[in-house]
Amino acid sequence: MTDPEATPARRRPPTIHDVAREAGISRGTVSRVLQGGHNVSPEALKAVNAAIKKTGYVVNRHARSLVTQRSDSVAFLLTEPQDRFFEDPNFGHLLRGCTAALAEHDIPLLLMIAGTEEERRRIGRYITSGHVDGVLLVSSHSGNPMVELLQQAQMPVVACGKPLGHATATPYVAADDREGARLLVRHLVATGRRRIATITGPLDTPGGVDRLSGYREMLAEAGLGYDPALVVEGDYSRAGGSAGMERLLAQAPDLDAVFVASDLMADGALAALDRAGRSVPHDVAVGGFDDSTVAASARPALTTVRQPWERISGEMVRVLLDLIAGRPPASVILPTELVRRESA
Amino acid sequence: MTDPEATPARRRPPTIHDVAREAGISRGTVSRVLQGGHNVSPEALKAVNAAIKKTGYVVNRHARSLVTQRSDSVAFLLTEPQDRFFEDPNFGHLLRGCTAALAEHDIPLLLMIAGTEEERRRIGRYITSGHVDGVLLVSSHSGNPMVELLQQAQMPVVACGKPLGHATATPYVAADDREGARLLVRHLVATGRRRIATITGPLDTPGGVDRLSGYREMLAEAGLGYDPALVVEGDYSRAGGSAGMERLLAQAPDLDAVFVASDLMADGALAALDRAGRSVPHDVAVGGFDDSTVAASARPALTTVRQPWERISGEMVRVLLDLIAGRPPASVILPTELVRRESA
DNA sequence: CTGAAAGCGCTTACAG
DNA sequence: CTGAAAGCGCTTACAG
Repeated sequence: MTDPEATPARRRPPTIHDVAREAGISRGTVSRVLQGGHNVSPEALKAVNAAIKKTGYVVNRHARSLVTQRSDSVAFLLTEPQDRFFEDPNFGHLLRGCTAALAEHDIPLLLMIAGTEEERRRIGRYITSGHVDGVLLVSSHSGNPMVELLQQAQMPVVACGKPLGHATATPYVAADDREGARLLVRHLVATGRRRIATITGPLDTPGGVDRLSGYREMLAEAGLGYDPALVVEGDYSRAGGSAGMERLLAQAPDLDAVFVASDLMADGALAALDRAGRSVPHDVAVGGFDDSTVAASARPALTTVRQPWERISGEMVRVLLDLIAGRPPASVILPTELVRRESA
Repeated sequence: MTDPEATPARRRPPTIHDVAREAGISRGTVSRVLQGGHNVSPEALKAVNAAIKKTGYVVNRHARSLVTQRSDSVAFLLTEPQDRFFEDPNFGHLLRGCTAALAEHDIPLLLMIAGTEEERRRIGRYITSGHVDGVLLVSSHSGNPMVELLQQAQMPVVACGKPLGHATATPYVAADDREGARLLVRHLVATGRRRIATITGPLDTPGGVDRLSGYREMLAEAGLGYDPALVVEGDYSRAGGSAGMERLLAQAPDLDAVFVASDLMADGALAALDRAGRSVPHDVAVGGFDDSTVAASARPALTTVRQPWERISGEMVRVLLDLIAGRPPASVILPTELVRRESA
């Protein structure tokens, strides 16, 4: 692709050889210093460090990877329907968190978005042929074809959220969805609500399933019966939240609260409630999930359940690096927290 | 980092050598096929392609990069204040578009987020030492320290939006902000509005500056005077839109329209208008900018100016690849389009 | 603790 | 059109 004639002459960066010469020492020893300085005399170490600084040396990762057979890079693989990615601030948090956590280990993040079949194929080939050491998988929907592929290739993988419907377990990191839902619904009950509805997430995602169980459990514990008319399935989008709320209002006009499985949907529900002339929280209390940026800016501001995105992304990276290093897999569940604002 | 004892034995992928043996031909010829098949006999080409398929060969990019001195990868560098990144769907579109456009060239995208000084330093070192061939820069605020660094290192760079305040020009791709603003304001004028306010973007961003000029120009052309009380500066956030609208309402209670420089801010403005008891579009018409996902879901749905994100990202990639290939730089301005919905 | 040397998997003049 | 060979910049046993 490069046309050597036209390319501006960028000077070649210094190599380990330049450093060795500068330090008056062999290249092997320079490399040893780079690897952590074991088995290197203090004087040699000093000389090398000085030479590195003087020459401005930075390791050539391609050369290193070629011999170590490691890429020292990680893929962030997104297989969600793309529109959610644009709308949902959670993805931004996750991406930001993972990038930052990886940066601390000097590991670049390769972003891969598998929307089409063609993309899936290409990405599969790329990942399984050793170009990355592991993958951070963001795809909560069950039946994802990539998961199997990655497993077969024995790729280190950690998922965000428990992957559903896969026999062999992929390690994952997730907030405690069920407990979070219980927290929110308990709050609704405690503030006197009795006809508590819910707009769930998609029921082929763990957030959809587990938040619904938390809701049902807490209702049962509170001695409130389970009424199917109070439950509709959403899709995590704002529009889906609006539509879900309208359906609920039609099915169960006497509802006095809704637990909505995401803030974005809750924001949509707020709009629907507003159009229906129901005041929040007076007529109906609304609870969300995520504590994303929309929660604070919604009118009224949303009472919600906080997902600890920073910790989630940090743990994802930690678990993945462990896996890459050959340590045994682990999944981690992080606690959530009720955030009280105005809507409930 | 890797502990060889514990790592599951992943089989080494086939190399060019395996392909050569399988095809009964030298490694040099295999490589030539990989480079496009020039100077290769039809039979050799066939044999190699068959051998590649049979062995499942995929090129080792590290080895290739080591000799070509190209990384065949590109950085997507974000230097915006991070909160905007989470909230603003535009970033998602841009990221998605760039990833897809690069994927067609088999070029992975490295995501880098320069929030802190420390991150900037690390990223600067990483980028300028040849680990990427070029950078897609997303940072509209002026006075960005990374820009200079990249220029000094002679890194191919293309910015999203015209970089402000840099002597030497960085090629960029942007929507026609001024014309877009004119389109929207003309529409407001045409529908009979006379006291047209604006909430601008930050005035150290091109979108802030240029959309404001478009607004002023069109007002002048319509013979409506310029009234400073009708102008407030925003920050592209939803909360900023709300606050801006409140200020406007206080400064100029008789306003009958607002042109808001982003959909997200417009959504915030809508909320403020609602709280103030002004109906939209009856009492005040509201126009946004972006045509992002919030525009369609806002209540009422926003009349806005469409930014062609798909084209923007496609052009950014095209221009960057041209630059990398040593072709001369170019900046491109893409037309915008008025999208009429309910708010104006 | 250190140096010399092999080798990671490719590309690319260079001969032929 | 093709093969043999050098070399990209590193790491890592292997001797010493």
